[in-house]
Amino acid sequence: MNVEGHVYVNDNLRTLIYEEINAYKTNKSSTFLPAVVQIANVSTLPGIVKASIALPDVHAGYGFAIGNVAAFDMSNEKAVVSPGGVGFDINCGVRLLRTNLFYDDIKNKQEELAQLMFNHIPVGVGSQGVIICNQEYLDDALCSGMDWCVKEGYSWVEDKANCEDNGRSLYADSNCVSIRAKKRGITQMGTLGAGNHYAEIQIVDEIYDKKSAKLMGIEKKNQVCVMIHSGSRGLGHQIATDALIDMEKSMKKYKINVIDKQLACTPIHSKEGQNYLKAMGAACNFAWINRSSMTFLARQAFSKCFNQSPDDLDMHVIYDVSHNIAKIEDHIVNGKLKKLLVHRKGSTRAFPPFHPLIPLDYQYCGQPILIGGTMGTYSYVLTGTEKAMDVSIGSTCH
DNA sequence: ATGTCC
Repeated sequence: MNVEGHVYVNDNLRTLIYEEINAYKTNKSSTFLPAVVQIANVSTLPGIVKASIALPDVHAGYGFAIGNVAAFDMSNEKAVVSPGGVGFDINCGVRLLRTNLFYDDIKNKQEELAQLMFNHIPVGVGSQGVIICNQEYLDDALCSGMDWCVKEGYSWVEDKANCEDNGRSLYADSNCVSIRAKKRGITQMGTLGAGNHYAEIQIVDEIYDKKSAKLMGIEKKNQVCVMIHSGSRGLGHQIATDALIDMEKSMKKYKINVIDKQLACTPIHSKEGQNYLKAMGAACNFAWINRSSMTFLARQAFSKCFNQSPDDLDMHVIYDVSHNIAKIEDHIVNGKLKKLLVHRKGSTRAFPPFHPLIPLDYQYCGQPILIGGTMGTYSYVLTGTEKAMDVSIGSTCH
């Protein structure tokens, strides 16, 4: 190990991760190594600084554990970037919209509202979108992120201000995205996907910080919000797949040995590393466009249900934050300001998600301020695997 | 997570 592994868990979670290790000892045919072993393996990668960090949602994933945060020193020419540290669903993230409605306003219209959401937002594996997009449009979109959405009239200008990186990756270059990835993405703009992805109508259950809540337009309990959890669909998946194949080759070229084949990586400053970051940036832009497109569709659904404009319903974006991304950031490491490539895979992050003066170990912990410990109380859930009318009570965690 | 294998 080049650095320590830091694991943030409570007693219950610690029991779970020990159980995972014991289960692996009796059955080693599992696709993934136990999460704690993955945390340790990541600590052996070239150029890692400070620690391989596991946040409370830690569980086994491809190469890196989900919940793993790992930062690499940009001034170290051997420091690496690894697609496994970002994940297959590049820039998967959550977005919260507010409304000026309260539970009493929707309690007799819940089925109608859920059905309207379901009718507007395509869901499921292989689902295709209604947002008009051709090849030329797609290249522009992949380079421009939410600026493209504003230009096309899908986003409000102010949406960008409440979105991580203003909804636009500086690394994006559509020339680094394969034809195949573009082909998969071109029909999927404004689609939810499957698995743990959802578009959910939520009721504010408790306000923990009145001042912050007021700033975000949340005034009192029972206010109606919409949360959208989705990512870069087939486009991001293909970019990750392409990069893993490319890096398997580049590891021979740069003579990099890794402890686990799933930790395929390449020097950040290599041609292959730069190509991945540019393609990853394009996938990030696609995911922001995707969530923005579904914001557009959710606004339409609400507008139809209540016969008011989305503006009259005050349907602003409160925040949009990624949990599958690698970014170049300035951080203080052992008292010195350093430029780092930070891999974040999984983990709900605090809002605002990043501040250079907050130690690396702490700034990724915590839930969004408004939501507290759970992410939905009386919510209608729309996912690719659930029916439109399923009601989720309690926490919907990702 | 994913046209759940090109």
